[in-house]
Amino acid sequence: MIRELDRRQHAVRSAGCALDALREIAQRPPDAVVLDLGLPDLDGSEALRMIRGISDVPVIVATARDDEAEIVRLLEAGADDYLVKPFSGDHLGARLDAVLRRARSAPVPQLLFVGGLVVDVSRREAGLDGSPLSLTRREFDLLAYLAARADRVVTRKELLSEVWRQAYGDDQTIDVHLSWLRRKLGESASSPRYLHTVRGVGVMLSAPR
Amino acid sequence: MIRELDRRQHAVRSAGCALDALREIAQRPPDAVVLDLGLPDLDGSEALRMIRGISDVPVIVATARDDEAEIVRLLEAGADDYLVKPFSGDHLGARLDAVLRRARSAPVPQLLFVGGLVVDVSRREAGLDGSPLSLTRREFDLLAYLAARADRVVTRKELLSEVWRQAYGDDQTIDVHLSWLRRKLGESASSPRYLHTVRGVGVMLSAPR
DNA sequence: GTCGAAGATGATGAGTTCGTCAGATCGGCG
DNA sequence: CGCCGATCTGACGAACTCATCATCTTCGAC
Repeated sequence: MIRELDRRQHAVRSAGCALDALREIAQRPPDAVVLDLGLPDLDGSEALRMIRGISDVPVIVATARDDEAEIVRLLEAGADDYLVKPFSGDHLGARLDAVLRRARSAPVPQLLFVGGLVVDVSRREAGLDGSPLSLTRREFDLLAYLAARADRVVTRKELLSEVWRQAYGDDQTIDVHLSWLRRKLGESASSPRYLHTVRGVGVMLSAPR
Repeated sequence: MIRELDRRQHAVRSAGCALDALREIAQRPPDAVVLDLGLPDLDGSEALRMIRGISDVPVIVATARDDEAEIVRLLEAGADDYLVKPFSGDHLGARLDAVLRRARSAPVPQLLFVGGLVVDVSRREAGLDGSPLSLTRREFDLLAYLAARADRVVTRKELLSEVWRQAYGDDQTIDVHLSWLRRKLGESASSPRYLHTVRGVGVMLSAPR
């Protein structure tokens, strides 16, 4: 088993009991942990919880079959994957590679700030002055596009092509959605705070002064 | 004007005509371009089009007032911002800063690949074997979540909390959406290609072999 | 094979979303 | 001041989305 991992260029350390492992993880964080259930001193979920308490390191749990409930419990407690014993080193290696690949490509949260506005592009959530905004798909897309170009005038044609993704189309539609967005931002065209009309050119999102 | 930019730590180069500028942009790409309309040799949109032909450099257009139509045309031709003459160095500096800030934080397209599946997280578009999939919000979120964890079993509880964002809730709901997703992926539970049921544990998205 | 639990899927109806229309307003110009 | 085009916004109906219900199928233990 360990030989297979060596072959895959992994340096391997092992610990005989959970407490040794925890100390090791805390002091010299590994890239991943393979947690064999049935340790002498702690039960699996206990050990996992303690690992999660000190580290976000990927954990693969090795378990005996007929343990469905236990597997589910561990996955929900934060395990990254599991293997049913007995398993081959090949198998373990493949799972490790997958887990490490995922760990490396951790999602980068993309946040946009404009004054008191926060737009979380990845979660598709937006907030104003700390309280969440309930936006429809179009409204969110519109706001996100404008927020990404804060302080820059955006034309209706540009919105139509970039947000609506269509070359043809009616500017009126945009006007309506702008109006709806304004309402949710707690403002109106006559007294704008964020969403400013630039007559003859387009609209611009900018922080209130 | 140039003094103001110096003060802001910008190195400034200038060119008297469009062709000089183009040569300069091609040979030593600047961080941003300020394009003054009314050049001796080319009209503004012509010059902008040529710049865009060789570079994605941010361009700020300097224009005379009463030029609404021209401004719109230039923005749509790819200008990043505009300034109406006469303008202060302060103004120009602020716009430059904004444009450069945007250029630095260019959106990173986040694509997930699983076999013939492509999930574009930022655009919320997905495709299978080259043709686009028409997914609802939930379906997309579900697929994106699974694709980000390809080859790993995901429990219903995890989906409920991470995709549906609720702690309570009915597993049945997930089953229904999984079924809908399968249909759009052109498969069924009895002959899965991507979306595999792991009885008693959850589901797993993985490339067909 | 039988049985119970887990999972799959068709149907349904409430709620949401969105493009269009129509009338009201606004801004600039003479 | 009066006009005109640009913009705003309320109303509406068609289409879409989704949780729930009901029924059927599959799986695995015995």
